[in-house]
Amino acid sequence: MTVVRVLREPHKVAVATRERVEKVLADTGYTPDLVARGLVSNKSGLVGAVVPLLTNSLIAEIVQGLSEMLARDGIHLLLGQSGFSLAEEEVLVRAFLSRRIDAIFLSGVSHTSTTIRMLKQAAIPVVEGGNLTKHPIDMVVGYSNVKAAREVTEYLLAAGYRKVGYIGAFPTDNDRARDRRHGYDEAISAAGGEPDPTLCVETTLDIDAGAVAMAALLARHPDVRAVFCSADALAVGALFECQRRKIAVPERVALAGFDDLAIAARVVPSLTTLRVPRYFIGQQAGKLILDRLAGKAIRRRIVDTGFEFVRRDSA
Amino acid sequence: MTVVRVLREPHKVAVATRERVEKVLADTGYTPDLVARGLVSNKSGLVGAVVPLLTNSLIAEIVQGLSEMLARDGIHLLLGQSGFSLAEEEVLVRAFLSRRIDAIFLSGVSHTSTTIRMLKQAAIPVVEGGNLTKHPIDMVVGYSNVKAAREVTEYLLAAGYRKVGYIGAFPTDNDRARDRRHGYDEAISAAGGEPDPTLCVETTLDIDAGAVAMAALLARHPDVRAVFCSADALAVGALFECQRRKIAVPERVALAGFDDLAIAARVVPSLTTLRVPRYFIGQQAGKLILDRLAGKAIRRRIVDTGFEFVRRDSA
DNA sequence: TTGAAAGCGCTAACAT
DNA sequence: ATGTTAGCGCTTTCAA
Repeated sequence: MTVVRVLREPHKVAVATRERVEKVLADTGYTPDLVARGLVSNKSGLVGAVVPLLTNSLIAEIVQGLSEMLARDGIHLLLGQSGFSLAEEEVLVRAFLSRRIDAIFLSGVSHTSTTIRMLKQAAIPVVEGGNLTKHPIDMVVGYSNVKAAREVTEYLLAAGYRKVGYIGAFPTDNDRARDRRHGYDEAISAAGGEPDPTLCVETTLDIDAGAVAMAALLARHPDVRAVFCSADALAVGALFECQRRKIAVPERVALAGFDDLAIAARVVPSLTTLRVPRYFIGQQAGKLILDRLAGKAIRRRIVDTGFEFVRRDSA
Repeated sequence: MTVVRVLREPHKVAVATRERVEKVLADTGYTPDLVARGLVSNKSGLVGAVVPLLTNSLIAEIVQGLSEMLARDGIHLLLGQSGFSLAEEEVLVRAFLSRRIDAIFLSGVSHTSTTIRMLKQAAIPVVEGGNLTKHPIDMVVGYSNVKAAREVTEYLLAAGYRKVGYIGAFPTDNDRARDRRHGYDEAISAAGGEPDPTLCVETTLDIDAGAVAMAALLARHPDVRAVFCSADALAVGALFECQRRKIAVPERVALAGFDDLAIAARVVPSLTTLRVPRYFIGQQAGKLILDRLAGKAIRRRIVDTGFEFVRRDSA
């Protein structure tokens, strides 16, 4: 107990005793054991984060914001990658709960029923991020992917492009991709059109896939006038494919992206896209978690960060 | 103990008892407490990783490889961002040791003496990654940044470009950036030249900074014939700056990058650069850690993954 | 000002 | 086949 006091309430220990203890601590290189402390306090000081893939700068920025915010209170991040699989997410959530995490961040708003049940039973703060839902497990920070995609598509239609195609990520186990596709379909329908599946290509999420998808789309519909790409990586790939084929952008085909990655403003022509407050989402998620762990009341459990349409040269 | 047996050695428990226990476990939603288990076994099943910044696709890929490899053995990743500060790295290492991590991955090979002392005393497997050193704390997986940068610069010199400039990241607390600069200087000297500091610009690590640096370099040396950018992000920024100024690449100024990011092959002209096995470094680091934790003997504590010069159109 | 006792959830070793 | 005991390193409470 004297050692504990030296570490936590040094003023309550006689100076001579304190110095003796401090010397021993320094000599032995003592480090307090947070595992044991956690066993007693029933708090681990750990927050879990389950994300699809770290090598997606969108996700990396969210994790960065989250990690930096949590670091302020000495809380550390347990990171798991689900690889866009809800089953894998469930495995990670179960394991993290066994590690007695104090709170958890999940990417997206669709999860297995078991994941949801486990988290509700654990009764820890849960923040879902990157999308919105009316019925979060606990809290959610994000923006409406449906509305955002709809806004981009509506812009393309309003700009007079008749035949507007779609290139997006596979929607399986990925609610953001699914919702963006819905937003596109909604905009087409609202304009009195009929969503045409052959105008839509769904693929993996990288530059090359965007190029291949663009080639496929052009093969099927040589007269396509504009393409909404539901991720900048895909849009950049599509743009490069057009450049290789000497297809003028936006004169012959207009392109719009989604995410506003750093590269979007830099390609030529610069990419019309949708800006998402990635870092801010991570920060806010971290703040909600910290507030909740500090016992503060949370006013809003659903935080809509909004988004911003960015008109540039490609459309 | 009966409950423990049901969970770990079910065959040793009578069927009736087992079923009764299993029912209660299911009803109560029992989850084993890995914290308490860790206290007994003196193993946390946690590996720490301290990296400068997650929003650097190089680092994100290393972490991805590491995390995926560790996941195979049910080991989880504790992630900390040092923001290119060795002091912050030290803080994180101390905190992670308090959490009784079983092993640790550090980005780079330069660390504070306290960091090194703490890790040696902790006597856990330590893998440094992304660079090489003759004297790792324990193990190291990477490639020689000096040699790699030297090779790129030598290529530029051999291609006949006389005045070769340099744009790189700030070398403070960043041994990779420092070594790349050394490699550049070495190549210049070896060719009988005198490294000229005014031909070198050191800056932050993003596309915009690359553009600004290129502008500064052109202002100082309008006749610069080639520029080695020690990161693709900087090279891409420099390239865009040239495009804005209608400076032909590589005819008027040749550019070479470093990292071979996805974008490097895609810009026009495609970027001559140096490919680094990022994902592989993470994987190998994870493998070394797993082998070591499994008590296997490690043959080589210094793993040189090598690198690959990629000649494209920009130089 | 200092110390002793009990207990967090688990596991290894030893009964019954 | 099932149960008991002790102890991992810490903190809370109570005692000296």
